[in-house]
Amino acid sequence: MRIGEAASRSGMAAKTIRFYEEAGLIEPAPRRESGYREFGDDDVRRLRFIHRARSLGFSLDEVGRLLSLWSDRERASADVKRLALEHAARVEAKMAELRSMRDAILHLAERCHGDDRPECPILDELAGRADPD
Amino acid sequence: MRIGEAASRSGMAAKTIRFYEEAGLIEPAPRRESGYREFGDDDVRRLRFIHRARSLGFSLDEVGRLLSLWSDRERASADVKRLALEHAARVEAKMAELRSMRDAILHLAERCHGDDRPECPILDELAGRADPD
DNA sequence: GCTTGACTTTCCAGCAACTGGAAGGTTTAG
DNA sequence: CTAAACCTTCCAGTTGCTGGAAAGTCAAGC
Repeated sequence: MRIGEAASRSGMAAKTIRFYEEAGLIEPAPRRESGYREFGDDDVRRLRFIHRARSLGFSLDEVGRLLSLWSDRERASADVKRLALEHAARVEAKMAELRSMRDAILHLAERCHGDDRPECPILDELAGRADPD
Repeated sequence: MRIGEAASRSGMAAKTIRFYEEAGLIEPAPRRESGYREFGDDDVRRLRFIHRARSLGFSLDEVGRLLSLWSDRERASADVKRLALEHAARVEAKMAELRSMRDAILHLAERCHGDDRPECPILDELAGRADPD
């Protein structure tokens, strides 16, 4: 099949597939005489794997390592699990960061009247006013 | 003062200040004869404002709008509040996305033995195995 | 046989928000 | 007077794509 079908079957854009090829995440697809890339079912399976891993937030680098592990029959599941747990920890850390941002913003917004007057604790706080809550 | 001091006083790197100038977020600083940028206390205040806004996750674009509002004595606090709440909502949405990623990853990892054997539900799932949990 | 349209190719640019490094000019302390 | 510590500009790289331009390919319809 051509790239368009591989794209729609795997759930990613044709451009993305080319990008992954260029990035070295997947092997360069063989070409027809016309220069068109030719994909098979195994390629689609790999692409779907990548798509799922990406949707879980794994970086391209990590996806590459997951692909290696996937095709390595000698792999230890511990290696996969470690990769997954490390990633989960990073996701968790990012969540905590966002949570504290959100809390700070909402705390500021709560105290802002939000009317047509200019007084605004949000700006005051950003401006560094020492504010005894 | 020169850029290094402005940087350390505002908490950002000198490179970042130059970048903000280039990006149009701040006015180009006046130059000495030597070509060195000259900063004053007001500049540092603005930089600190930017630094705090960035640490709350506002985009450079939003920071620009916050700076405008800050220097606009006619502003309505409602405009500031709306900006803040919209940003908080986006942060919240991102958090939800990360949460579902984390949950999915941990769910997979839980069922992986994580020993030296190759069997791994994480890879199986990424590979698209229909898994009746 | 020819056109039209849907596909494909490559290449280049750009997004966000910096960060690093090279090659050079300036100032200041000792 | 020199060496260190500044500063300058410019260019490249990061992450993960996405958009567009210009051109080639292919199948169907008339």
